[in-house]
This record gives sequence, structure tokens and C-alpha cells, in this order.
Amino acid sequence: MKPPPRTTVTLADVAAAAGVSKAAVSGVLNGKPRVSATTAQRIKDAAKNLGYHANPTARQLRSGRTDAVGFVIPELHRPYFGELATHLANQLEQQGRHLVIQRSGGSREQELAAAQFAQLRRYDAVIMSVLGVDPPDLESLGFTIPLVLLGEKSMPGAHPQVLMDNETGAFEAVKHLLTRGAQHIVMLGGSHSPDRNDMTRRRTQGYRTAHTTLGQPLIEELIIELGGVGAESGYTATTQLIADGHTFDAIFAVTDVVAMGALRALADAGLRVPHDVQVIGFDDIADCNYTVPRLTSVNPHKEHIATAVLDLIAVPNNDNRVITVPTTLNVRESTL
Amino acid sequence: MKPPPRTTVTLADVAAAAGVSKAAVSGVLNGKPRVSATTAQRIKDAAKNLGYHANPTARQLRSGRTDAVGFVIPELHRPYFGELATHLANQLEQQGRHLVIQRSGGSREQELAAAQFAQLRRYDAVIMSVLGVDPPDLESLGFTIPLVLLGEKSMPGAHPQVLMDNETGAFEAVKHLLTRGAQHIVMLGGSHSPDRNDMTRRRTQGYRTAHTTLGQPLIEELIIELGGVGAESGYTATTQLIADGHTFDAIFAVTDVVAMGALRALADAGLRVPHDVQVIGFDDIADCNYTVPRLTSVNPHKEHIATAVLDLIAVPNNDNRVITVPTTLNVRESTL
DNA sequence: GTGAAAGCGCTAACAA
DNA sequence: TTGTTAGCGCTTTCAC
Repeated sequence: MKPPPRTTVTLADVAAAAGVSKAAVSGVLNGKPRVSATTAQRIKDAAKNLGYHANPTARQLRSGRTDAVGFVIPELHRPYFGELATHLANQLEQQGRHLVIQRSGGSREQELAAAQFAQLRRYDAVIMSVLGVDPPDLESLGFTIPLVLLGEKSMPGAHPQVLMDNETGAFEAVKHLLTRGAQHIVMLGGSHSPDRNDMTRRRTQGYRTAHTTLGQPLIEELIIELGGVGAESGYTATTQLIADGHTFDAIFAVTDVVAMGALRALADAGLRVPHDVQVIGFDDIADCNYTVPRLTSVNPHKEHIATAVLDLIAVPNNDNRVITVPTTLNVRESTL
Repeated sequence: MKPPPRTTVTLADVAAAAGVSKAAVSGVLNGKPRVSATTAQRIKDAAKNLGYHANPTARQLRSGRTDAVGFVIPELHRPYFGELATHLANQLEQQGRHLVIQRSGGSREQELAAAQFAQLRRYDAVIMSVLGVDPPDLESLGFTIPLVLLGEKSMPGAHPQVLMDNETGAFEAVKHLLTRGAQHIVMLGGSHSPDRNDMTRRRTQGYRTAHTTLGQPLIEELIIELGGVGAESGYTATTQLIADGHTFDAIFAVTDVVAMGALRALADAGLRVPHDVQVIGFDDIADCNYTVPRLTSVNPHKEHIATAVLDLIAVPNNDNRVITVPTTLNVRESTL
């Protein structure tokens, strides 16, 4: 009755089958007012019988529409991005659109290439989480489609951004540690260079501000720069810290994943969390509820971020708009 | 000198600038033998000066080529898929192609819709991790582009597949537990229904075979079906198991994430791992090295899976081929 | 060695 | 209300 479409069936085929023009078919199938109850039904039937589905490539070439939003992220295996992508996909699907994810790699060149790729694909919009790219770089691409920059690096420029409140989030986390009696707080994955303005730098700034605000002396050696943002980095650095005989009673990790590495290193060293060392992470990924002990973390409210991003996309001419989504501290067992 | 391309520059523009035909430009830019050292250079210069980049949509409409491979997965936030995607992307990028990821949702309807979407997008190939879809469903889509099915569900049908050796992997894991003295092994996330043939069922089969092979009585009540594959499911079920007063000295979890939930529940109950209860997971995700204690897991060799998939894609007419990638057991601290 | 022309499948303008 | 036409930007014959 309804054999699978062996060979591609085009609009023209449907038009022929229904005895109308291609334009009529196109109109009906796109819900345009160009209807006529009787003809419309005939067209719909024909399309269904033939198993017709519009070719998105052709449609796009002609109309420019994609119904797809691109999401460019540095790495595919970081929980934070996976969870954020899930929220974005959920919300987009309610609008009948699709989220298409692509990895950049995180370096300046790779991010530019990925942006280029997405731009050429002419997605309805591109959401991009930037790490290495700088404003002038991006300008040189002359983006013609809506581009929303995401989350970590503050990039004054021509594109709208959604930032999480890195600084306040870090501030609250460190304040929490200080009010819980911590005196020597390690900033695991911090940054010493004041010129950069990325996520690392901003969270470190919150760490600093908390100390000065609460009148706690800040020990510069406890700000540890890391080679990466993986658990391995956190583990290695913490192990080293212990081996070097540093005194510390708390760790504020730049990322939950880094914090998990730290938790593991502390366990290996026989240090108890939170009794000997308190630990706080950042991102509030799902794993936080299942580590031993459960990890206190700064919640960036990924769902709100997703909503803000899609709002920015929905309204045109949003250049320069910057939305900052507030964070909250999710206190669990790893702090007192 | 090189102003950013404000408005889209097309092939025709380059042709005009170089004083040649569009065909010449197309040929040169695609590395076709249609060269003429001198003209070729002139064309390349013109293209660079104008900041020309081919429109992939138009190219695709005409030639069918995409240079992109689609990867359809049930959920975006599962570590296993994130890690597998990373391997696929790595290998594809070496071929100058891109991996484009899309979520299905995991239900039959959603997977069909996602497959449809990918099919229409005319990617060079589609890799799809199936959960709910059955062979006849997929046939009805009449896929015209290479489709490789992935990993979990055995689907005898017209498409090539890469499977992990679920059964042997589970067998080795359970055998390991039995030889380490376990007598009452919980299969967390197992399946009682013999008619299904998915990942859950196959891993449960390995669990059964290990018992019979080693002459260990199998306790049917210890095979626990789960509502999902998240940590929450593992946590809740394990907590319940303890509350119900079940006797068990080991847990084989269908997934590392489930195992992490179990670890957490055991810690809450004051049970020591591996002393009181041994635990093994499946997937060997990165987190296994950072849980407390570190999680013994079945390693499916994601990198090999990625390689096998791309091999299958590379060679045409691979219908019906099934590659099974062997697993190995990665012993860590959660088992004796 | 190079150019001209056709056309991929669709939609948006214009005619009828 | 409907059909005809043109053309999105590219690649690919075919003719020069």
C-alpha cells in the first residue's frame, strides 16, 4: 500500500501526481494562505502516498531558512556543555527547530574555522562557546547570521552574549568557605595574569574579592594555574600541592570536573572532606550529587542560560546586548 | 588591504575578478586537473582577495557532497556518547570532514524523526546509536545514504553495524566478581524480558552465562530492572535494595553512571567498597578514575569503535556487515 | 585549455 | 484561486 520511497521523490513528482503546479504544492505544504480546501487535500494525499519529504538543501538554497541552530563547543565530552546542550535542544525542539552540535577544539584557529563552517552552513543562528578567539578575529569573519557568544569570556564587540556571573559565583563560593572557617583556600585552576579576561581570570577575581572583602589575607601561592580543565589536571595539581607540603584547608576549583580530581587526590592522601579540607566546584553538573562526598558547587543555572540565549536569537538586532545570568551556591557535603 | 567580506561573495564574483568563467574557478578551487599554472594562480589570488568561500548548500544541492557526517545519539549529556563522539570527530577531522551531532531522544518516534532529518540533510553518512527503533521501522525510511548502526542493539537488517561485545564484557565482569569471592551479585539495570535484544538484555545474558559457567546459583531477584540509565536510577534502586534487606556482596551495573549512583548509595548506607560490596560498571568513562573508590569497569574501546565505524563508512556496499569490537575489563579499586 | 549552458529541488515573484 | 517563470550558487557535461 505504502511502499518505501526507493528513489528520491521531488516536489515535481507530487505536483504531477496531484495534477497541479509545483508552486501549489509548495504553498500547501508550507501552510501558506494559498490554499483551496479541496485542492489542498488532494495535494496532501499525493504527497503522503508518494512519501514525499522536502529536500532541506534545496529549500535552504532558495529561501535561506534552515530550521536548525548551530552550537559550537570546545569539547564534546565536557559534562557542562552536554547539559547545556540538552537544555538548548529541549527548548528549540518546542519551536520545531533542531540543535546541531559541532566541536571546535578550543584554540583560536579551531574556533575560527568552526565559526566559519557554521557561518557558511547558514544556520538560522549560531551559538558559540568561545575560549581562544578574540573580538577582532570574529569581526573579520563578518558574520551575517545571528551569532550569540556564550558563557565564559567577556568579549566586548558586535555580538550579543550570555555570560554567567563568574565573579559573583566565585565570590559567594569563597565567602562560604571563609565563613565556614577556612583560612588557606587553594584556587585550583586560577590565573595570575591580569590581562586575560576569560572565565579562569574572572573566577580568580571573585576569589580575590572575597578575601579582601572579608579581610582575609590572600596567599598568592595558593592560586594554582592548570594546564587543562580535566579531572586529571585537578588530581595532579592537588597531589603535587600535598607533596610540596603546602598548608591548606579548602579548595575552590575552577570546575566541577577539576574538583572531582581534587577530591580523588585528597582521598588518596588520606585527607577527609570536608573535615580536613573543604571543596567547592563550579558548574553544578549532575555528578555533584554522586561524588563521595557530594560536591558543593556554584550553579550557573544552565536552563536560564539556554532561555536567555534563545531570547537573544529570537529578537533581531540584538548586537551588543549582554545578558548576565546570576549563579547560586548549591551547598552539599563537601563543605561544612 | 583585505577588508572583511561584508556581503556574500559568490563564485561568479571571483570569475569576474579573474576574468575567467565560473567553471574555471570551480575546477581550480576543487583541485581538479583542469588547471593551467598561470590561470590557476590568478584565480586563487582573486578568491583570496575577495575572501571567497564556497557556499556548502549550493555545492551540496548540485554535487550531493557534504563533507559532514551525522551522528545521532539518544542524549547529549551521557559521558559515553561524549567520549565516543570525541573519537569520531578526531578521526573525521583528519580526513577533512566534520562530525555533526544531533540528539534523538531515544524513543522509537524520536529516533525515526532524527533519522529522517539526517537522511534529508544528505550527510555523507549517518552514524546512529539506536535504542527504541526496530529494523522494519528503519527500512521504511529507505535510507539512500550510508547508515551505520551503533553499539547497543543488535538489529539484523540491511545496515552495517558496529557492536560492542556486550555479552562477553558482562561475562568477564561477573566472572571477575565470582572469582573474587562474590556470591550474591546484583545485576543493576538488568532485564527479565527475554524477547528484547537490546544492550540491557545482552549484558544480562552475560551475567547469566557467567553464573552457569562457573556453577554459581543465580538469584533471579537480584536482577533489577531500572527506569533509566542515569545515576539517579542506580542510586534509588540500590538504596531500595538495602532498605528491603536484600543480601548482596557485589553489584554489576549496566553502566558506569548507574554504578556511580550505586557507589553513592552504598556510601550512604555505610557499606564499604570493595570490602563489603564489590562494584563493576560498564563503558569505562573517564570518571572511573576519579570516583572514590576508583571504579572497575568494562572498557568498550571507544577509539576502536570509532575506527570500525569509519571503516564501514569508507567502503561502499557494506550492508549487512557487522563488526563486533571486543571489550576488556579495566580493574580498579572497586573490586577485590 | 577554456567557456557556455544546463540544472540540482525548491520558493517567491509575477501572470493569468 | 492557480500556473508559469526565474533563479538561489554551485558543478558538470559538452562544445569550442
